[in-house]
Amino acid sequence: MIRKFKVSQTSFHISCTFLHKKVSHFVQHHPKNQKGNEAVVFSNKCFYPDVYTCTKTIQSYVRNNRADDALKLFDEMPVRDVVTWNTMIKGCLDCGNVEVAFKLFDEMPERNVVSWTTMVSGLLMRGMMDVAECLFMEMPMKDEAAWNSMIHGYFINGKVEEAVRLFHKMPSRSVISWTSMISGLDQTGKSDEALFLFKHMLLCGVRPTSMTFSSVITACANVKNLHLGREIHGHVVKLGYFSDTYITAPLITFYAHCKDIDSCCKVFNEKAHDSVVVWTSLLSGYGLNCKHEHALEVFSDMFKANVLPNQSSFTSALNSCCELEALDRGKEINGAAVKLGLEADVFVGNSLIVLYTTCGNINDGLSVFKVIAEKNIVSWNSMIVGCAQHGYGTWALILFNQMIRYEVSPDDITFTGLLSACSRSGMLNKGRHIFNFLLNYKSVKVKLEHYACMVDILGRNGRLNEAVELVKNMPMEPNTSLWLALLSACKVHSNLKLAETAAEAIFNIDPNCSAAYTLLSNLYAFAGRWNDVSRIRGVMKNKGIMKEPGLSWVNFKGSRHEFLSGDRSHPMTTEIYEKLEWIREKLKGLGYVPDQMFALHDVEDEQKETSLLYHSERLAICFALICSVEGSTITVMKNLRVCGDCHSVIKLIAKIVEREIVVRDSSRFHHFKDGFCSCCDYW
DNA sequence: GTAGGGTTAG
Repeated sequence: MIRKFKVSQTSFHISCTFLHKKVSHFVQHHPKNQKGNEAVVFSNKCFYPDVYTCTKTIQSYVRNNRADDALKLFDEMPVRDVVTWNTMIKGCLDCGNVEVAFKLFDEMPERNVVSWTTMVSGLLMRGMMDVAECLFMEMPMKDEAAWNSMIHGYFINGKVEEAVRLFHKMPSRSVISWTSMISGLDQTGKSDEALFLFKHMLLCGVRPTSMTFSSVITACANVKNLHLGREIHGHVVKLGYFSDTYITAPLITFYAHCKDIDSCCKVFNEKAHDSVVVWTSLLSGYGLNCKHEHALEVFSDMFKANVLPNQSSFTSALNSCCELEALDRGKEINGAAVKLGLEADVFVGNSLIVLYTTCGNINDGLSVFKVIAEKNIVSWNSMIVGCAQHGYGTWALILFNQMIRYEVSPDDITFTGLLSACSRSGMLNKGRHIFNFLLNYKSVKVKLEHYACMVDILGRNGRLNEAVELVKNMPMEPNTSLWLALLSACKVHSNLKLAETAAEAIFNIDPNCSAAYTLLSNLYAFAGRWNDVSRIRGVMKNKGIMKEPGLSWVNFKGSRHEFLSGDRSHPMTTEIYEKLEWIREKLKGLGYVPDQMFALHDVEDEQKETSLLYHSERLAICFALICSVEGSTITVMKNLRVCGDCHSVIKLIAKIVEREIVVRDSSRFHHFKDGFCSCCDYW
């Protein structure tokens, strides 16, 4: 009887009768190796197949994450050669068992250049630069592969200069050395230099391989070099590399970066693809070009083509949902991720946090955050920024304390999130504490936006003099955003003198800053200085500076329903205005009197809307009340900040209809419930 | 026949 056991690419015909006679415990397991073939485990102490077969089995074990079985077989083998030792060392390094790899490397009777290179590469992959460098220095002989390993390792550890130095120092260079350099430079943000080196390589007469072209096309994408990219495209077609997924995917990405979506489709449609990477290239290509509906169509088509999306596909699709504010579709995709076992994936999770928090659903964002198995800095930052957007300052600080306990190092984005959380929650002392912590935290460089946040915190809390002192003493030049934070604070605390100084500083940087003109005009209006109001409006008119019209919208059943102030264009206008009238009566019953200041004096932040009653957000809320399920939370988006009167009215509406109303304005989220708003009237 | 070096989407 002949049974056929396939090991790696080779087929073995083993006589089972023969083996059964000599081996007491024969086949225990049949681990699948990468090729899907079967390997056989021999653990008998009397007989072992030849060294070659055992070595292949060790390799299969390692590829199936069964390092312990690999080590057991290795220990039991009566005879090993240098290849067996090297295979076992590589297996230990791949599984992260550096200690055992070192032990084997020390114990092995005879080392060759492969043993040394295996150790060096493995250590470099694990970021152990110093040890790898020492071993590389100690190598008794170095061939080209050894030099190439070290160059690649320097790049993956961000040591660009060292990689370049070694490349020039190495005795001879092959196309692999050149390709390592090109991809390494590209991946460390030096795509221009990568392309320069590619041209130099051609001048040196080195023939590129498909791998070289793959990296070169990616570099062309990163620098948006349409001319060179097209030229390379022509070459790869002539050379027959076109069906190579390592060529197709970067080509699609290249055309997407160059905003040539037609060419993306053309490349994609050349043949049927079963590569998830190629599909994801197209999906993200549409996203890059703001064609998010198309992106989501590609995501659906993947399933129809029996190509299962992976974490990258989900990340791109969820990003498109976020851009479309398509919460319902995002939830469906979340469900698909759960079905595919990607629920705890950090990349998918991070995208979901951003989606949920951006669409007003902070609690779902937090649920996703909790499920992520290995949270990274992006997870923590996304959650902290999400809390900041919703004004959940205390939560943001709790998360910060947790991340410190988990020994995750905060970065500049963490501190921007924390400071804006303090600002939006009115937490003056906590904000000061965080800012001082940042000033003394050596690992993060303090940026302009951190100062802008601190100016905002101080300004909102009426500490205008302190804010001015901070601006005077900061180590960099303030920008318009920072001055606008101060100007806004001047408006809240009616400090016209300082406002004029801030506005002047803004106009020196940006003479057409619409927001500054509007804020200043509103300040003059509050002070009753109508001549100055007219003067500012005159300047704006002469300069052709337009105020952005107030626009609110509701996403309902996959469509976006937009409303301008006093809008009557929506098909449900009659019902909306009836609802509005119903609310007006109810408000009257509660004794509500409109604050005419908001209507008469153009005091709304950026925009005067003709009548308080018909402000865009009120129309959007009425539409949402009519269309949504009774009792459910409704979410409304607005491009400008909610005006003070609308803010008071929405609090009452939430109480009247006994529902939570979430409003995302240009500043933050407001959660209205039971007559209160989560911003505590501080926004 | 087995071991070490370069490539794609996010």
